[in-house]
Amino acid sequence: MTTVNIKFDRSQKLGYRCFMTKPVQQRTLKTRAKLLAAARDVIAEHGFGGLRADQVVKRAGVAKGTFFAHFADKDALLDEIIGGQMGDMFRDMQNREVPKSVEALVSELVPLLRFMSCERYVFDVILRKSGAAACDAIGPIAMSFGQQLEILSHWIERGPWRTDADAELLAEGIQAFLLQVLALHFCALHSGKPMEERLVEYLLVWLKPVT
Amino acid sequence: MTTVNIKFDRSQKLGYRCFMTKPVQQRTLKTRAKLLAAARDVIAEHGFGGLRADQVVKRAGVAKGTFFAHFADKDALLDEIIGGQMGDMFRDMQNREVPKSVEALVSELVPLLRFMSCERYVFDVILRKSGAAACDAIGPIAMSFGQQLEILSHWIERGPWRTDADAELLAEGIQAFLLQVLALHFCALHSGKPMEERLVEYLLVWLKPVT
DNA sequence: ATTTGATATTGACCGTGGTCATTTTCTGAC
DNA sequence: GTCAGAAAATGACCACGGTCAATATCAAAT
Repeated sequence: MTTVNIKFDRSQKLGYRCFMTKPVQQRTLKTRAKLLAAARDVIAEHGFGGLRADQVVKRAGVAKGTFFAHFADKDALLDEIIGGQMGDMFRDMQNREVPKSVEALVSELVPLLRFMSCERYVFDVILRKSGAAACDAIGPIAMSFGQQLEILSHWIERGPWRTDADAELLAEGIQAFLLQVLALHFCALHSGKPMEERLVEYLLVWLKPVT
Repeated sequence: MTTVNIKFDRSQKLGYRCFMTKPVQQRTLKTRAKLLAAARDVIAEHGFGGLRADQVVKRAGVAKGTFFAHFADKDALLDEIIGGQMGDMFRDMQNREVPKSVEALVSELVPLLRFMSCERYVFDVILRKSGAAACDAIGPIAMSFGQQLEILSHWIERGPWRTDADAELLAEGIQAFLLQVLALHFCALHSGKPMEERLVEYLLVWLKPVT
């Protein structure tokens, strides 16, 4: 007789709360908020890579166990925070007008590139969670990548690009090149050329209209 | 007054041993071999993700500290083992004849795809180390990616592909799509379509000759 | 054979992420 | 108010990766 551990991540329960309103004590919301705030403080001081669960709970004034009752693990907390920021960026992108050249497209992506490369550790977390995610439940980062895909597809559909491939496929390609460029950025060998420049090179070839 | 910790990873010293032959005791080589053998055993039993440093040293009959005198950290050991296997595969690839179609190209890459997706954890390590690597010193996995790049460039140069872009750039693109396909493979959302099929789709568009 | 300085090994120890049985707090029914 | 059951919070505890001062071993010089 074996027992199976099923983890209930409260954040998930909250996210997918259905209309049959089960009791969510506002105590829970408060604690959660305290944890997130504390985490943001710690990150501001020590960077994402310097985040320690101990520090967070101390700052939030709760016990260690409480942290892990709210977030499945440290990654889940970071997913929330990083995914949140990326989500904001994509929301901004939606309000921009459709870029008509590769250079314009890339310059729209610059803030994102900056953020994703602000720390090696951040990039690692994103890689782990973005599509490549363990995705037992789809997290904020993966969600935001979905958003991004939609935006890019939308842009592709009404731009001067090649038409011999689905917009969605082309959009997926852009994401692939984005990650590639970031990876090379962190690589000792290739760190000469700036990311934007390299991304432009890839996309010129990828999106070039077939004449 | 601050002190700086400089780590001497013996593997590195051995790898880059210059002609001024400094003393390498064969004791060292033996211990290193024992550790690698033990690690391979443990992996065979528990998988890459189930590898525990304690198990390895116990099996190798050495102390914990010895492990970390030979490998900077657990990742470095995995880098060695995984990178070794990938290097073998690339050596095989070099002896194949140049593929003339996307389907042929992809089918050459199938063993690699299989290996890289054998465990989520393996893929994570590869991502962390491949170009995206912290690369203070370039490790076996990163090296093997360099190898792969050369092979792909070589193939591209003498295949029926588009000629409006450098072979190397196209090769880099193939690597990007390879990782993308693997990432999607591990994603809950997209795990329907097999990797090879999706890779073919990407590469048809990426390599298509511009007419 | 002995000394000496470099190299390799050891294992007690630490930091940190994560667990879980227990306790506290909440809420709704009476 | 109070009681019962559920939800939330607690903190001692564990697992595991990694460190480092101390020790043992080696090899070259005398």
